[in-house]
Amino acid sequence: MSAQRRTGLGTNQEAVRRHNLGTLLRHVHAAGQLSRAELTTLMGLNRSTIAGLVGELEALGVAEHASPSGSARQGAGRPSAGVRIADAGPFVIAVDLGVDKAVVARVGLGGRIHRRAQAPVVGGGEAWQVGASVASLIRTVVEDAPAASPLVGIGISVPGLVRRSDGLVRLAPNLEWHDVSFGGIVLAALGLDVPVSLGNDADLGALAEHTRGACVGVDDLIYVSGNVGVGAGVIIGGHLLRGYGGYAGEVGHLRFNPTGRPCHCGNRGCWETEVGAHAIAEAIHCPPDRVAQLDEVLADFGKPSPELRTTGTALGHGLASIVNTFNPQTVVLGGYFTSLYQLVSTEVSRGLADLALPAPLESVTLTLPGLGGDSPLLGAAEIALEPLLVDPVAALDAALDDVHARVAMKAG
Amino acid sequence: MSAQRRTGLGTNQEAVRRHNLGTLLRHVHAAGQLSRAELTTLMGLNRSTIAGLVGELEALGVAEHASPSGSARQGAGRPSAGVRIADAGPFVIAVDLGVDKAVVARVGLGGRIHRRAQAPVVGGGEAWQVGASVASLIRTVVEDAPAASPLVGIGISVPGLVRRSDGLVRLAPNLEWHDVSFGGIVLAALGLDVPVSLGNDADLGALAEHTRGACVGVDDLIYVSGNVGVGAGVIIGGHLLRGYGGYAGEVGHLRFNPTGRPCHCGNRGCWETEVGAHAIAEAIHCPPDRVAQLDEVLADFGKPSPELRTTGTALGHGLASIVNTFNPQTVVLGGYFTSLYQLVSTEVSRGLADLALPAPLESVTLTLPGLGGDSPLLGAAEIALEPLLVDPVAALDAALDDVHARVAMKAG
DNA sequence: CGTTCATGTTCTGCCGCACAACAAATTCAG
DNA sequence: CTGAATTTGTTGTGCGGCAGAACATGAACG
Repeated sequence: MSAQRRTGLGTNQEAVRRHNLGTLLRHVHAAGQLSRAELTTLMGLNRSTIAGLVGELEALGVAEHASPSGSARQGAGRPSAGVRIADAGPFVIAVDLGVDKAVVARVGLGGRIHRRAQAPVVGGGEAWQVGASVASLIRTVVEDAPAASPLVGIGISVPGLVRRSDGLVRLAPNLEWHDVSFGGIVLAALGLDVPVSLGNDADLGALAEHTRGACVGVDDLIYVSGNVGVGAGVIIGGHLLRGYGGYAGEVGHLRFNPTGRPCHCGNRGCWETEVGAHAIAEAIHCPPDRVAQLDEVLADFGKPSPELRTTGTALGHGLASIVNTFNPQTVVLGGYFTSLYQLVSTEVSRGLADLALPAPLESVTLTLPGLGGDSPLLGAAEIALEPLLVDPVAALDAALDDVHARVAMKAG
Repeated sequence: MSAQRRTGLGTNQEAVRRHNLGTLLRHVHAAGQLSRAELTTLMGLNRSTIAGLVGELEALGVAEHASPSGSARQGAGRPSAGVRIADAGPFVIAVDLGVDKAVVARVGLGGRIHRRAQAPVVGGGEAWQVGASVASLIRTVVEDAPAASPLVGIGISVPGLVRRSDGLVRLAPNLEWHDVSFGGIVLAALGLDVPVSLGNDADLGALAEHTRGACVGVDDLIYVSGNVGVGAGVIIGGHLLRGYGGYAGEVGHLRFNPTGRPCHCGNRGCWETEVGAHAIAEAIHCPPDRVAQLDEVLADFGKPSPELRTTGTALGHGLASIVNTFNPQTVVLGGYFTSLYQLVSTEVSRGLADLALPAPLESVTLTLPGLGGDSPLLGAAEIALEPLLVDPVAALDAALDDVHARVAMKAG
């Protein structure tokens, strides 16, 4: 799920080729289109080497030739040929299990959403029902995929704790799931066997914002997600912070006010009891059946009430602890925090400035997601695409080639 | 300061050699002695390649041949020759600026302390005075270094905020330093020009415990250091978490009790106001002039008082927030927390269990530093040695060769 | 004491990148 | 409009580094 890190392993030369091929594809994936000249400077390799790598990616059907882009350098000299993601290249399925709906998309390299579909999800629904619904959505989005395009994998964003070792959903409060192997359920419902990766929604939101959202080029960021609970995805040094079990970033249960209200986790005064969906809903007298759509409710909100201002301050105060702990360059406010911040940004900023230490405060910026509500969805696509960016040849070997036929067969 | 991470750069073959040479040395550095056979399996390279790499390291004077160690595999087959750190190889100077004293050591590869010296440091002392004192200690420990041994660099552990980009000490509360370029001061006092790396004491403690302390093989750990303030060094995924500016891990100012006592940072009820040295000193009626030696005072403490038990619970409660946030495998209690934990471990564990979420709690272990009070010192050695483990040839080229003569000359 | 087994050593071959020389495509100066 | 300058793509050559095979070495085992 996170980018590959150096282990204690040595590097042999076939690893060099794999790495360079993957890195080149990662650059094109991130930028959309690049000239070969830009690639030589980015990667520090010789022109001729780049030519060889590009040729191999084109032969694999992953990249394709593009006319020199106008945006590149203008001046004397032969214009450099462009490289871009192939139109009918490999793709992944991205799934975003939201609070009240599931969104499924067919996503190609470059983060391009080719087709999307969604269906409502009832809270407390059985996992196999949700799995069947997701499988049906997957069939829909796969329907019109180019025949030659292989399926590389499925990425799923889950609002809950996902075990890192095997992707088991340990706990998803909104869905009332405990220890659900949702990846296996979806595969079974599809009748396919492809690589499935699962991740926490905030983690994936952070990943997407880092790759192609508001934080491109920012290597230390935190995506704080207000969903029903509160969680954070942390990218530090360009790498997703996952923790030993994969549960890092559970900031919703930071100790906030020991004399505060009881939290469903059994303690008292967790941050979530002040800035969680239920707390906000109460503060703005939102009807209980609309809590799942709190972001929309807040977006339609007029003038912020004093209660909402207090919530904004509490948000800022909690962010201060996070900023002191992680010293990020950017904090992205996702989920319903996006709408909340637009209403009470002054209070949030002031709350942050009140409690944060000067050193980490001076360099931090609060922003909104560059991808809107699609961050977790595109993050799910990213983790599914990751093998392709580590070793394109191996990932394509493992990919499913005749998806269209297989999925149609099962559906019929 | 952290281990090298893959960038977007491509890999050319001279980089391969550098990396493999460095990785081999890193393995020997970590294990002390290894057989070539173990190295082939560890690094996944061919016998013949390992032979070449080992030969080059021996030619560099960094490694040397050792008889087959008895601890390795026993059975049929030719015994594999050992590789160990050269006796008169390169070394670094490690400096640990403590609360009341400065410790300086000459440390070789493998973390071996060849010689150490220390001197008292007065709180609020001018930086140049401390620098002169440290320089004098450095002369002492360099005195009897082998003539052929080059000096690779100096690593300094500072109890405060160190800016990542240039090692500037932004703030060291105990020393009352603001924006002090301590590395430059020491170099000037020495009259030498060698690479200097500075780091926060908790960060370096974490690094040392990870490499050769209680957390060998543990890639997700937190070293919580009770000094005068409270800080944490965080290693996640095997990499030190530093944050954008380098100030990550300032857990002393986590919001703990908003109605608590005022903290020197300007807020109220920071965690440090409950588990900081001054709070504990008050709880155990420790005279103010002994606060700097709080760890010794606690070590000599008999039966824990109720106040101390309360402090233990507060420590556990704060650790819960940290565990929820980072999901570490191990939490190391350094500084005076070592003695405190030995007194009130029950309360600490219970406090942690009270507030931590089940998922991160189930896999976490509290331990004491495997290196005792030397963790920050050895961590300082690690960051100074790091260049050698990334690219041995380049680091030795940049190293100072006739240290003995140069230092003696300046001292005379 | 010979066999077996794992490892060190040496030599050869292959793979992948760098480099040089040349060709191509565009800008710029006159 | 034309030629020089500039930058890049292309092709062929060379080198560095690792893998693998064949042989040598040294210890345990029967």
